[in-house]
Amino acid sequence: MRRIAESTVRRLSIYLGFLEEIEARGVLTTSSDDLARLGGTTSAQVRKDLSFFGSFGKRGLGYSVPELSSRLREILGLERQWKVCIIGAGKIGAALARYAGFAERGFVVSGVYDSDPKKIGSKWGPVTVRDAVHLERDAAANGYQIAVLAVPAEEAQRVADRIVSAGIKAILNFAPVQLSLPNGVALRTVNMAMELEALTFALVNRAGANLSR
Amino acid sequence: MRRIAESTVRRLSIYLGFLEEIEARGVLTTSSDDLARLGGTTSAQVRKDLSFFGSFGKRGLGYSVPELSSRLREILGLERQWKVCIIGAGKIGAALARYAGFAERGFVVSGVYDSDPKKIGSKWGPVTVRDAVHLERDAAANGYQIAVLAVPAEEAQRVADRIVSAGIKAILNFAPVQLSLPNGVALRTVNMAMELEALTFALVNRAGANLSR
DNA sequence: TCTAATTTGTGAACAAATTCACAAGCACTC
DNA sequence: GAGTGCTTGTGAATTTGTTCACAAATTAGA
Repeated sequence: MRRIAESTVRRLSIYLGFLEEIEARGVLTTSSDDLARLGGTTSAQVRKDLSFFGSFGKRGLGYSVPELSSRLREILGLERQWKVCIIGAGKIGAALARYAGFAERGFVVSGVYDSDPKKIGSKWGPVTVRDAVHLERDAAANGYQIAVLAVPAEEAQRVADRIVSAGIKAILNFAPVQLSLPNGVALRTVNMAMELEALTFALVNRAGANLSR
Repeated sequence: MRRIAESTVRRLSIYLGFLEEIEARGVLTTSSDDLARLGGTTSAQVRKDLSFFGSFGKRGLGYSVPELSSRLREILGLERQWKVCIIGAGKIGAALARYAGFAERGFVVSGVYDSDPKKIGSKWGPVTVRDAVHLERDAAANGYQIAVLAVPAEEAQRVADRIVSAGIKAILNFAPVQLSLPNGVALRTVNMAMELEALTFALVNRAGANLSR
């Protein structure tokens, strides 16, 4: 399969969000034009994005909402459950662990780790915060597929290395550092400072343009 | 000035991060090659990125670390303080409000709002959570320049409209919705679901490539 | 002062992503 | 079953972003 652009994947997520919304309202068909309007892009872009994966619509008619949303879930890998562990039981970890939209999409938080003795043992909903020394052993036993890295910047690379050697192949990183990982491990970094700097850049330089993605 | 690509702005943030790090360690000069290695890009990319804003280096020598970091701070609009208000006093709001890196970079959280009576009045460090009905009046009085939107998805668009009509020109949105804003208001959206979906897509489809940005 | 070793800045070549534009397919009507 | 009105799917054109490659600066050493 041809390499899919990151921007395409991002848009697929957006389309799926709308499809689920209108599906819940009972809408049965939609068009590339609808999806474009709601997602802030163009209808040609929507069709091109979808065309990388097949042809899901009917000419003259549009797309079946249940079918397209199911296909998108499949493409994005959401037809199954994913076991997530959170490393770093601070505020960000807490916000994520109790984020409902998480479970809705099939992400099951099945482990939380920290190395602070004050936090170890506390209950977070159904899971108990465990000592980070158990990470490797638990990863093997529980089969975590995604690790959320929410530790201080100084520890991030060291913990990331442990995550990788524990065999986990996807990391969502909240530490404000550029992690270096071996090929074959998927990484996404969410960096608040960077987001704010994009805003201040916009405020200062192009006093204006809407720089939504 | 020519329109600057979003990817360029993102990389400038990354370069600045490294410059501040090595500046703190007393390093005085660096090269496009150093910055590239640390930032996971190429030296040509670094030089091209910088070239949009001027020429800051010396041929044969490289860049002065203090000078370049100062120029980047200027370009990114970090040479001044920014007044930030947080709307939604939940976990995400809390995590942001006490994030130290925030203040370091000149972002001053000077207001927190919620509409839940149980939260209104509680102290968050130096600020007190206020009733969201006061947002517009306070925005005029305090001059907030950036709003962090951390409310549930259902309320996000409505609150965003109020932020805009209060005259705030930049929004950092954590609600998992595609906001529609008038031109001239800068928007960045951080969407956990989307990040996770990019990871699951990578796990399912190209079992492997490192999709770090 | 000349030569060698660096490293920047940038036009030109290349690659990637987006938009255009239109043929092809489908539903509905007459 | 021919005509009309829509909407998809997709090559081609265009635009945007990245990489190449090299002249121009600069330092250091002889």
